[in-house]
Amino acid sequence: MDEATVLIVDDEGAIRDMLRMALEIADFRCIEAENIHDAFTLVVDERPDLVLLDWMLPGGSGLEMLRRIKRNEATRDLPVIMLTAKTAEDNVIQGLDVGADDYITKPFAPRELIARVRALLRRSGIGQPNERMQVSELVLDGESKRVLIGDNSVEMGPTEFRLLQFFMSHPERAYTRSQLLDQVWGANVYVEERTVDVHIRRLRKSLQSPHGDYSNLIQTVRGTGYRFSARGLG
Amino acid sequence: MDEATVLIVDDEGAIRDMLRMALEIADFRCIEAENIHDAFTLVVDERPDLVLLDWMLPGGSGLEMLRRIKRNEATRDLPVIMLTAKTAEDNVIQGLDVGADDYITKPFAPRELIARVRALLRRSGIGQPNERMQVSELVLDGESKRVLIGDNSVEMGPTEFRLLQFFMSHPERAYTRSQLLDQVWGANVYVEERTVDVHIRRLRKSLQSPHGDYSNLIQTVRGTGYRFSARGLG
DNA sequence: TGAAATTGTGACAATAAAGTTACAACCCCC
DNA sequence: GGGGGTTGTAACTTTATTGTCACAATTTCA
Repeated sequence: MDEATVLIVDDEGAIRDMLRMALEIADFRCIEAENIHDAFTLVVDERPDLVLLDWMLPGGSGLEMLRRIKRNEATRDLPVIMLTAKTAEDNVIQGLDVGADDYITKPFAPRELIARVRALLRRSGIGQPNERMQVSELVLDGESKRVLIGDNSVEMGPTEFRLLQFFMSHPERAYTRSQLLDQVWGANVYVEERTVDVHIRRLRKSLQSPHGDYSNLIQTVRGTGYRFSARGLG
Repeated sequence: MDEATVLIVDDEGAIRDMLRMALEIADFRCIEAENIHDAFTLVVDERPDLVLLDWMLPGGSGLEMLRRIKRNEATRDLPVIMLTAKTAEDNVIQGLDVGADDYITKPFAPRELIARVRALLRRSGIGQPNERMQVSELVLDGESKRVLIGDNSVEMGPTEFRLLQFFMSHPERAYTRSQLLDQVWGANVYVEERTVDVHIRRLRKSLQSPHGDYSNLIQTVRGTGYRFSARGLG
């Protein structure tokens, strides 16, 4: 299902093993490198979908590797998650500055790692291309970033758009506010969970137009969160 | 509380960690013990759905533990997977003889472990995490957090949902109110036992719809508690 | 049969969760 | 630097859920 390839860059064999194990259970393919040189070769040769990059590496720091990836036109869009040892705030800021897409501090729960990898891949559009999705007369076009009801354009903010896009590509499934924040906002942002409620409200409002009311496609699941379901029609 | 619980019995912390990691990524709940005594206490108190049992243990071998489980009426049906160090044919035969339901030899691929755990749980009639479960026309979908009778959605509160989910994953077995509180409400919650009765009532009420009456799938076991049984049909 | 134990049931207040609104901060573009 | 749109949050309102009780109904067993 997933089958995305993840490049693990870490000099400690034990950590690589652990990462590999966690990722393989979650159905990712893994390739490994223990230094920057090998890592860069693999990035070019194997075209991984995501890189897990340790901060501390022999022969050049992880930061250096990150710079190389983000400086190179061909690899700029490759998502990178930094692994930082302690809660080294400075590192994190520096990393995000250079363009890391997410970071995770060791030690971390494997499930959190998996969640972030999945979220980042999704956010990067891997496996979920900008397709056109449709439920009845409601159309979301990922290319033009527009939503239509019938032939009439529907106005909404970027966040509402991403929220709707996520929902439409994952229908019939209940998500917690926390999951939605991870998937739609991104794993490393801190916003209140109740903020989701407000955006849900805005989205629902947008889905009510003179040409059709699709607001109840988005259903609240009390005690859990929200769900997008085509059953909401009729 | 929708996941199945797995008890890990192994004296090596590193192995326990690895097992826990693998299982948690696959959405199982884990509890651990490093010796037979603790293990047996946990079997009684926490009622795991499956046991991963190392062959070599201090204070009595894994085989001894296995015997105790299979000799005891109350735990006889608890599925057990033995972990054997080498490819010791004798051990395996001996283990299966005493009643182990499956075995796996170290070292093993995490995915194989998960596969066997899933297979065994399925064979034992225990529901998988977020699985879709069905009895006749009654459908509970853990992903969408919805209950359907036929094609019609059934309304119920979150607690009733979890209760039904637990029952459907553990059918044909009577639970005391106390056990239900542990499993459905959570281990460290204090509520009156009679509260269970009220929620049972609410659940039964929800299972009566114009499109089908499934209320007597939930049976009262006088002097004990309640049981979910597909025999309640017809 | 009748008392005791156990379970069913409806009502209720307290609480928790979600809906809604307003607002200040922000961002970008002109 | 100003204006329009967007965003996150707090505060307030509304609604649903929860636990408990009191009492009714049922079962058990002497």
